[in-house]
Amino acid sequence: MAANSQFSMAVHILMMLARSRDENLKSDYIASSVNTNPVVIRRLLGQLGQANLVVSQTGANGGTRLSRCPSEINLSEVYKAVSCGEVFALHGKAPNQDCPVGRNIEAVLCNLQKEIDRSIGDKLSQFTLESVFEKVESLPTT
Amino acid sequence: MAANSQFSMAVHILMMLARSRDENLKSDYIASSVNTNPVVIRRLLGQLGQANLVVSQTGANGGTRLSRCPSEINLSEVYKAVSCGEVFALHGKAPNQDCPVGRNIEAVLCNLQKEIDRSIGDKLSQFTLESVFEKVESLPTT
DNA sequence: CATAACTGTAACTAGAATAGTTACAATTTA
DNA sequence: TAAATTGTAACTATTCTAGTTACAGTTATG
Repeated sequence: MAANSQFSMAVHILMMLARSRDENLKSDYIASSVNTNPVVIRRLLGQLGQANLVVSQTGANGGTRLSRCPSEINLSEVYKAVSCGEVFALHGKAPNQDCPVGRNIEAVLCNLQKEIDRSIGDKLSQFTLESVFEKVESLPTT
Repeated sequence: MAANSQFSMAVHILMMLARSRDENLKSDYIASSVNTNPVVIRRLLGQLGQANLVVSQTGANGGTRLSRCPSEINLSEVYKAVSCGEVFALHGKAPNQDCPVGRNIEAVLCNLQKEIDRSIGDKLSQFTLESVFEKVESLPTT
């Protein structure tokens, strides 16, 4: 399990919360839908909470709910919240600084990285939780 | 070193080849600029060759050169050639199929994945090797 | 034609990242 | 006070990447 599925799990979690409206959901309950351990869910909810997308309550009868209406949260916010790195990594070791290409390539790639990130953000911001929820609900439930 | 830097290394390699014009470059020489092992370079050249972006010659005085002019290769082709996976991974374990959300979320996420991939491809196709090379060359060489 | 210089590729290692797991302190309801 | 729940630290198993060694196959050239 080295591939990063945090964004997928985060969206799944948020769909569960969108469906439950104002009711608090427990991490155990969400975990049983995502099919993982409740701690994995609580870790993600922590990140989503720091991004002000959800609100959690500790203690008996606690749980988590959306901080806003599903139409007011978009996937770009979710993507940023779970911070799953960049599309591609820069060089692990620094290139040879004595080479004209090696000396400058990192700066160029870094700018490119930022441009692509912007593209992804733009695309993701077109989807609200509400619009994604509609797709999930409208699928032919086999 | 778990982050995937193949795209970065591939672009670095192609910049070296763009700079050398028609002359064959050895994997050893490229490796010394990228600051890695020649085998790592040859593996990447293999993928770039399969995508018809470069041509290699075995044997003494062999090496690799671009298969086309730098203005006729764009970064989208490079990205596809090194196939560095998707922006985000789908669920590792399949979600709970007894849950209305778990049952449908994967299909929705999969479509989303494809849309984002298209966005990245569109953005990357705006950059030719030539245009990237100009940026590398124009940077203030400290 | 023999040799040296290359590429191509298989096999292995080391290190890092993810998700999963256990355990437990802190908080809150009832 | 007891039970339920989150928050979080610590550890493990799995998987990925890059790096490395080794060597077979290919080709130019003296």
